[in-house]
Amino acid sequence: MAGWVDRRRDHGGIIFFDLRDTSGLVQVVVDPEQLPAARDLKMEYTVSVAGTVRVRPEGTKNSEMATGEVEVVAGEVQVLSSADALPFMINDRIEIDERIRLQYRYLDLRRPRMAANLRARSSAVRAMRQTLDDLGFLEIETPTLIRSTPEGARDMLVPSRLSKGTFYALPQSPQLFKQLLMVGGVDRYYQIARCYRDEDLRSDRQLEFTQLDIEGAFWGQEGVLDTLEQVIVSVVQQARDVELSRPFPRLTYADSMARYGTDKPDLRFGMEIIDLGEAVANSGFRTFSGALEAGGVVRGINAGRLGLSRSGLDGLVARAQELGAGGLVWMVVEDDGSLRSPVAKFLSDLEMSDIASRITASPGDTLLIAADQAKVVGRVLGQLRLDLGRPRGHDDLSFLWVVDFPVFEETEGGDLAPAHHPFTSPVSVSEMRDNPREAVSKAYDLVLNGSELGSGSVRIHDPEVQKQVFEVLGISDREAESRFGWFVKALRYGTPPHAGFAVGIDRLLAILQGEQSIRDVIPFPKTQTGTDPLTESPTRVDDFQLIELGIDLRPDVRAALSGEKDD
RNA sequence: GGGGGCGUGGUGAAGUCUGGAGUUCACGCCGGCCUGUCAAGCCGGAGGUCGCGAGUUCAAAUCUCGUCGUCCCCGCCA
Repeated sequence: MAGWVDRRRDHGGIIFFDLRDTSGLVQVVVDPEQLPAARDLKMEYTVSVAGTVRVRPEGTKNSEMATGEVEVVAGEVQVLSSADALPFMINDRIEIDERIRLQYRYLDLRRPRMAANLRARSSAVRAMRQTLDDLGFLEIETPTLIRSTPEGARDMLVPSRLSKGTFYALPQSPQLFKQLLMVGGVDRYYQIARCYRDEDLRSDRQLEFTQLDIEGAFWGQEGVLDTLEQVIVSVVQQARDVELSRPFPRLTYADSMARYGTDKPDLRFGMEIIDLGEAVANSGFRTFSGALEAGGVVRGINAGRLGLSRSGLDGLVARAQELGAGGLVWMVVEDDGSLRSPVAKFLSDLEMSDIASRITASPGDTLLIAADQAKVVGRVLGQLRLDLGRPRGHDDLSFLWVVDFPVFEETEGGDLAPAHHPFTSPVSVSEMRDNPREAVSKAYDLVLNGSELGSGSVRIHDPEVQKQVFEVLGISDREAESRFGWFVKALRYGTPPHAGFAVGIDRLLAILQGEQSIRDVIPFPKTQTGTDPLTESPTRVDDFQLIELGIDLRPDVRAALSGEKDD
């Protein structure tokens, strides 16, 4: 056997050490009289051991250890390589500063938790490939040096040496290429695709990330969702040994926003948002009636038995205000069913009992009610719902589809902005044109435990429709021609109706592995400032490299850099 | 672009609020003892520019300002 020395227990006359390899640990027993070199073994030396496996003597078995029934009596131990004193210990017992972990990622990856994440990721991807291969999909690669199409996220740019002054972009997704594959007669495509978006990082966002990208021709939403469900079921079977039931639940976007205040609801718990408008429509309490008259809503959640003190309740009000609400009304249900609240005196008995019955209040429950524009109320109650009800880890898995996304989203300023990419098929072009705020597109998201795992849509396959969509999205003919002319042209040569999806593999694995950050399921991630402490990228490059590319740094950038130490 | 948390021997923490000698704990490291441990145990030892720079003060890990790094979040992510 060969592996790493995990821990050593030297008793003088007898030495034990745990030998670790990718499959786990086993205890090795050494008689130092026979093998004096064993006295010099230290943590993380790599060694090979020849010896006899035997059942441990009675009374020395270790039930905590998978291999605790047996041990290896070493006949020979050979040191394959030694190891310096470690910057941190290879175990899961303490949380080491993440910068140090990344700086010594090769050691961090030896920790059982990280090693398990790597293995889980590998088997998840294998399950994806297996399922899609069985369904007749082709795995096809698309280029990573592509044309920049300044839409959506910021592109990562790569300067061209052969055409100085011009740039490739790294793909934000294989979107247009997979659609070209459909035109090209590939009717079932998938790819484990690396994607790049030059935006600020978060615990669930990296500059580069990996998607399971799929697309199919002569099918629509139902075909896509059915296929994706089979893939997810298979991955979860692998990762959790759990058989998910199908089909996954579905919510429309409108329902999701109304009931959960978000387009990615966490359905592991209830605490739904309930509309109370009818209960307080004619209320003398101006906060409620005024909001309704202004076209807003009055909605609430039953947060259950919080048992909060007055200051705890005030904390919720402060939290609501921080989220943009003017205020928050709390009510606590007394044993006799009456409501205790600072605003009780403004509400009639009928109004209060109506509220209590609509929100199905029981004694001890805390009710939280907000009155404002629907968007604000949704955001505030949706977030309070998560604050108060969200389970800690990810022991349960709650997948769902959110369907019927709108074509446009309203920005904070009240403007309309496209909710998806401009190749998404609207349900009706005329509806999109005439009633843009209500128009629905054939777009859908996959949500797991309150996280958006991915999205997809039925694509536009008619070049005329595509033209009209550009127009409605405010992209002029000339602009559309120069940016996407090459693509729209392709649609003119007999394009099959097609639809697809992309699943964020990093996010899926993070949740399946119970990790807070996707960095823990990515072997070599970047820090929040986009740097890699191990290789110290990104770095400056030699001037001649820039010259070769026809690039000069801006004077202000150069000045800022010369203030730093040269590399 | 903005808000917040953190930064103390190699690692993890306590000390910071309320200034008074680099003080403490666990792991690791070095040396010694030890034949059934498994986070082995016991004895001894080394190891720190309290991220960095200014300021306040008789005195700063501790207070103030700036700065760097990192994490979380808002913006951003079609």
